[in-house]
Amino acid sequence: MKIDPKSPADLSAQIAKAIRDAILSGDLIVDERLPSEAELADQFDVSRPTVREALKRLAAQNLIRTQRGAAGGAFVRRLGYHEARAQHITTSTLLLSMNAVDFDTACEARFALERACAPLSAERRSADHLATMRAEIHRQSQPGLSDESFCDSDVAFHRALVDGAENPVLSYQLAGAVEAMQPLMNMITFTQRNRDMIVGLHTRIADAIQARNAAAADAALDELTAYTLQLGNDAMVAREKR
Amino acid sequence: MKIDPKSPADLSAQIAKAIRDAILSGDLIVDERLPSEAELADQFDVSRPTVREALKRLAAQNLIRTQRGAAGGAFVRRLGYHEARAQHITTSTLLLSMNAVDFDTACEARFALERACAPLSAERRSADHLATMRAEIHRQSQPGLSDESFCDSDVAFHRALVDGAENPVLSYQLAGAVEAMQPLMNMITFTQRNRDMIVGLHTRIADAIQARNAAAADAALDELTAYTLQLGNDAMVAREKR
DNA sequence: CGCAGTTTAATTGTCTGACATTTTGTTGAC
DNA sequence: GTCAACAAAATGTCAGACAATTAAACTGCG
Repeated sequence: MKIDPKSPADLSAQIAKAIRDAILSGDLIVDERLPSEAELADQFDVSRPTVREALKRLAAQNLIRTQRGAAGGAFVRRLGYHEARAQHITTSTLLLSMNAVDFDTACEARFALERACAPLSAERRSADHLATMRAEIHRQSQPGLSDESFCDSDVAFHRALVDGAENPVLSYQLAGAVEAMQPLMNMITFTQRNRDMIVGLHTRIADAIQARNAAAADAALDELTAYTLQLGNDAMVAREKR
Repeated sequence: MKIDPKSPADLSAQIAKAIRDAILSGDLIVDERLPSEAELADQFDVSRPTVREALKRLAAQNLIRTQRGAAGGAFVRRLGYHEARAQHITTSTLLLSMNAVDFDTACEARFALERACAPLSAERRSADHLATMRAEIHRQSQPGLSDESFCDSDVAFHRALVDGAENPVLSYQLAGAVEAMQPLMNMITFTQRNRDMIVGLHTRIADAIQARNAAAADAALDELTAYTLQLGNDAMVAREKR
């Protein structure tokens, strides 16, 4: 762990970077204990509050966890799929909402990636994944469902489709594209006719996955892509008219 | 912005969460100025260092930026593609390295996603993207190139391929899959024969993209996937023998 | 009245020192 | 030998102060 020169300001950022680099480069192993705040303050020649701010930065990135008490301190944290996924979704959602990404771009990205999963999912899906897909289709068919709940179910359906590929890296990467779309999808008002159409396409996808027919799944996803794009554009037009 | 109960500990985390939620929910707009640290300390009924730790957490997530001086303070930050990309790559790299993801899984995910981009890239690629791809192929062909530089160039080539789809959301999502693979790829020793083979496949991909031939690009990527998987498995076997 | 230079005030960055809280380890009594 | 009380170590929090920086207000001169 190295020092920092008398560069102008933001000592805490420099210290955080030094420690982060040590973790990234493997100098610090998972579950390894960092020196105490007092020791770090001594090493970097700064005060304890400054060290603390640096540690909080790292804690915010899920790189360390802290524990109070005698044998306490800061420990390098194992970044699990769950936390990484949550972080990825948060970042993706913010990115989309803060940059006024148009519906077409986000939609295109989402379905392009999903179609990459479909063949793998058709090959490997378990009965569990299939059951989840069927259950969500059933939920989507229920009358009186709010638009928001319909979107929730839509996301759950597609998550099951992606998870069916049994590749955690793929699930992690896709989470950002699928879940971050939800706020955009929530701007759409789904008529009963829209819902019937989507449920029909979902059923075709589930059937194809069940039959391990990658080509059929791809075709249904292609239609769903086009239909979703159309719905999004209709919503945009209606929005501008208002 | 609401208060926090007398819950036991980690006031700074609670405050950070409160402010983060305010940003996520849209209560705080981009470039809006937060109250000063002293005011926040007053509102939340904590001391200024505690507020500062909370703000550092948010700064680490690129949610705010701080500025010194009279009209200074903390401002809600627009999350740009560049920062989001960097964050995503860091998280993905850590996720792979800390969870001992096997080469096959990561490789499968990467190429599945890349193949999703290829058709779009074939359709939309600019002369610039094509020139970058050709330049990287040329770099990869040079003798005496270190394995590390070869990998660098490989990543640059694939980045150009993905960027060719002209979809920033896609580029962002793919960055995690492509760049995070680099540490794994760096464990492979590339013989001259390996490199010739890869350069050949890259050339086929570039040719297909130039000709706007999606099917040919897909076929070449398919071969590259298989070849990369084989190289990775060979490296694993060699590693275990040692 | 207008503009340039200076002053001033607000705000973050950092330090010092202290106390509270929590957990662990040790020691002493039985 | 076992258990309980105490001491130690570490983080969490607070209070007050000073330094650094920057924008705005003010002042003086033309």
